Amino acid sequence: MAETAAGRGRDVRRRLVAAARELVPERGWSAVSTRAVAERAGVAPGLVHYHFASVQALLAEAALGELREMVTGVDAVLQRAGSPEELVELLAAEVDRFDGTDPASLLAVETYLAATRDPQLHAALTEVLDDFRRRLAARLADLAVPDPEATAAVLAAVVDGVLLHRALAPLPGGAVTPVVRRLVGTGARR
Amino acid sequence: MAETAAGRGRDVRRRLVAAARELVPERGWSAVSTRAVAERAGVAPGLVHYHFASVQALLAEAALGELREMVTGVDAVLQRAGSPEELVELLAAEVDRFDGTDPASLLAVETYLAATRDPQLHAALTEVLDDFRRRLAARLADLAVPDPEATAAVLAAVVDGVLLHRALAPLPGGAVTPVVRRLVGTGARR
DNA sequence: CTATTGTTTGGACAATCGCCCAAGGCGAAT
DNA sequence: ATTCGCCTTGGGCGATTGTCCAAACAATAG
Repeated sequence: MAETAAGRGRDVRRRLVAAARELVPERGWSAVSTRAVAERAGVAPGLVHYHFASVQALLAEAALGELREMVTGVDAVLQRAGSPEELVELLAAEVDRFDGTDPASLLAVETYLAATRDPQLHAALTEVLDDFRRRLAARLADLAVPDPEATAAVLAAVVDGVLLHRALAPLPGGAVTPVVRRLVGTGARR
Repeated sequence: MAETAAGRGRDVRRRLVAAARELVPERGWSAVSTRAVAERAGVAPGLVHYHFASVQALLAEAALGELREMVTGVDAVLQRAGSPEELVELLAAEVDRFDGTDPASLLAVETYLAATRDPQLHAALTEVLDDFRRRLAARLADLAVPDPEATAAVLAAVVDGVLLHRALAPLPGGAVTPVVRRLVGTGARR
């Protein structure tokens, strides 16, 4: 094991990021403290400000990293769609992996809110969302869905909206898919 | 007027609620402090815990009150719809009154998140959302939209999702309405 | 005028916060 | 063997937190 000092340092840094990803959903962005992250990561409190400029910087790095991973993950799955209907199916299946109260969903929403109070985070998060919209629009265009950009933007909003609402009251079982399928319907009447 | 002690007490209570409604969007739910609310309301710090059992209780009362008002307000507007298309038009116009970074939108999302950490708040907020879904489903049923309950649930999710995303990146101008209109299309192919 | 009731004040309390830093540990290079 | 550089420790700093409370206050009732 490369027991070099720099190597151990990288490991501690990773553990701090992982701890932050757990604690933001649990306690809320602004309630995550230096000492709590350190304890969760199993390291001394002082290490947080050695590896990161501030708690805010740690949370931002942790959250943006996870969200970027989610975007590329979902996009990879959607590549398999051969028709608009199948795309909705695949997207619904992805969304079904979360119930709105899971750490990933909560982390996303917490980051949205934190971004309204932090211009730097806002800019970075906007880029992630734009990336997701672009990828989704590309899939829709491949499948000849009309108005791919606008449909992608609304579809992305539906994903987060559904997660947000499902955390409060479960959506009628399997109700989302058929409704959303109308949204990408190629034969939409105007 | 009516300079009775109880009257002044009610007034202070109202001012505290109003202050809380301003501060939650500004600072985030868990970052609203006893002293900050008191200062914004122009009263002494001790008054918060005289009129409310805890800061949490004050925030919950303030948030739930505003959200309930929003639901009845939107529902009243939607009563005027004479067709599914017009309903989407009216709903879009309502949503356009907010841009996702306004106090009302942020208060809603903040409350969603706070509810995941407070069972009492969760139950109360679930009731508000259920009420909104029921009212919306009733409007849809009036207008002969197929599958009113499921469509209402998705439509409600779209509203919050659009607000959430618009706070980050503006949705292509007027892009939402035509896409969502497909969602309530009466002639949807299955 | 006195008693009662409800409201208000401003500070005390212990706990926690973000951030900082002097001091020590330890492998790598010389 | 000594120096160097990075990582780590644990506690100190002033500021802020939620909650509580003894005392002052005002207005009504007897």
